Amino acid sequence: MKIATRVRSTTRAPAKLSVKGASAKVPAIAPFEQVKQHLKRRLASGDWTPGALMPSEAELVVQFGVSRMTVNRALRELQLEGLIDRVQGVGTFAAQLNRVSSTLTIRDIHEEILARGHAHHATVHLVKEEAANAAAAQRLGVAAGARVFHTLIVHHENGVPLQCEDRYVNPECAPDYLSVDFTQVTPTHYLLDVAPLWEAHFSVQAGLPSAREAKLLGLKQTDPCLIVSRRTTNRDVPITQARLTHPAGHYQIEGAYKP
Amino acid sequence: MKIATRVRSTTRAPAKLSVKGASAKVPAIAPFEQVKQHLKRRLASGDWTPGALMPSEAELVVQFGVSRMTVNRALRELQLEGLIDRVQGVGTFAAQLNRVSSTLTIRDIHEEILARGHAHHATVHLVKEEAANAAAAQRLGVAAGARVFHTLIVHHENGVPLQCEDRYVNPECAPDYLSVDFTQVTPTHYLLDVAPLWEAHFSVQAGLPSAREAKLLGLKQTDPCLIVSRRTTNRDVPITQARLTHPAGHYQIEGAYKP
DNA sequence: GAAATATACTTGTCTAGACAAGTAAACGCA
DNA sequence: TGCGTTTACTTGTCTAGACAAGTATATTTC
Repeated sequence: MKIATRVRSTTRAPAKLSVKGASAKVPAIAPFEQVKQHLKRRLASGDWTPGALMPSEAELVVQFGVSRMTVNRALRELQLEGLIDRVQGVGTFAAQLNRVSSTLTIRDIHEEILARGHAHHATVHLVKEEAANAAAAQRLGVAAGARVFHTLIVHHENGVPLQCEDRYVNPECAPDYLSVDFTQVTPTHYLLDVAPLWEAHFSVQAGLPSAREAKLLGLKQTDPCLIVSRRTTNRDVPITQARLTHPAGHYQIEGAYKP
Repeated sequence: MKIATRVRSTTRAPAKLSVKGASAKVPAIAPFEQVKQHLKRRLASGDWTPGALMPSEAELVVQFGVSRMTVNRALRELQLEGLIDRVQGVGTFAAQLNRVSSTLTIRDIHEEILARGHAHHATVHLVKEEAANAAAAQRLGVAAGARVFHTLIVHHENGVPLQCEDRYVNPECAPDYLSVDFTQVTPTHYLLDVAPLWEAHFSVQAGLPSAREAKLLGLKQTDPCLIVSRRTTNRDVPITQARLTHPAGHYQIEGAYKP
């Protein structure tokens, strides 16, 4: 019976609609969270300048009347967030906040446009198998001249060209790639279904579009673009490499850092 | 004696030179780390498709012969990394890996150039107090027409212009800002010392330089640039707002995602 | 005085058990 | 049939104690 119970759902994710704050119930934040928030507050108000020695676990145990494991969890999480440095045998120190780091999320363009409440449609301009040139072969980790898949798709937001997606795919990872209808499903979405994504490298730069990109995006070749290069791999096996070209002004990457 | 001992160093960070891997000593990775790595491996090889039900804590306790707290820590950290979803009362599920998220770190330009082994120098083109125009006032959260500090500095890497930094500063947070020698210390570095940074918002886009920026960077006004806008605040008090303009090809933002 | 040792602290980790709270299926009853 | 209740499972959290290992200071020994 136990096994049967746990087999019930093996494919779908759970609903995420659980409303946290109950109506008339006090939230009663957890002790480890109280310790965290207290230390965060004092860090934000500059009570400890960067590098300063902070209270030890034992001191916090006394101060808050909780067990050491509870204090330890609070400190460990603050360390993960980069707010403090800890050294075994020495102590806990306020971190140098000399780097502004932020979690940057690159989303599937289809979902991104829909999340803005806009309409997305894609036009397919190239779907073929071809011999990889030297540069593409190196980025995909295959021999020069090996057969690779190549697609060129333009994504529109409310009818306006937003992104030109020039993509090479390793046939080993997605043998049926060329038979997908890319007006219905984005390459990113399809590849995530087929190959478990594991690592991604990206670089963002400004530049000018190629002649073909300019034509597809309705730009002059002198109009600046934001160009994102992305390479994804799974355990050192390259899956795909893409050059995503966006007209300036129509696309920007945003982020925030908040501890 | 105890107090005296802990007072010994209140300003400097600890040395970070501790060499981890001892010579003839087996590393002996911690049990919670073993559980984490095992689950990561199986996730990477697709043993659980996104949304699939994963083993419960109790099952992992039996499988690894460790206590539940140890398993719990491993799962909690995987959840923080976004690799799994957990629902109280239901179970643990493989996460939808449909977003490639990466920690983007914005560093002080001085340190960034030095880290590349290159020489940095800055030329100062504007250091003044002025009445904020409407746009700047709004971004700095002060009344339109209020006095704000304004600097315009160009940063060079090995003598080549790399970044034009057009910055407004809230005088409340850094009253002595105008008297700093910005050929010696970057505004970012100075502001981090003066005001504890707490939140930062940024946006990255491609665009064309203004006439003045083009002149300072040695560009034509038609040359594309990568433009970073950054606003930092501490507990909703705006500290500074900067527009950082980089010539295309000389600057790019890079990142990687790896669980 | 210099080198080896003892000591007092620190963080890092694990354990065995406990209780709370959320979920879903099985059960019992009208 | 339909609606509560029970039961079995899940994750979330805390405790009190334990040992290991790293570091700095004080002490002893040569």
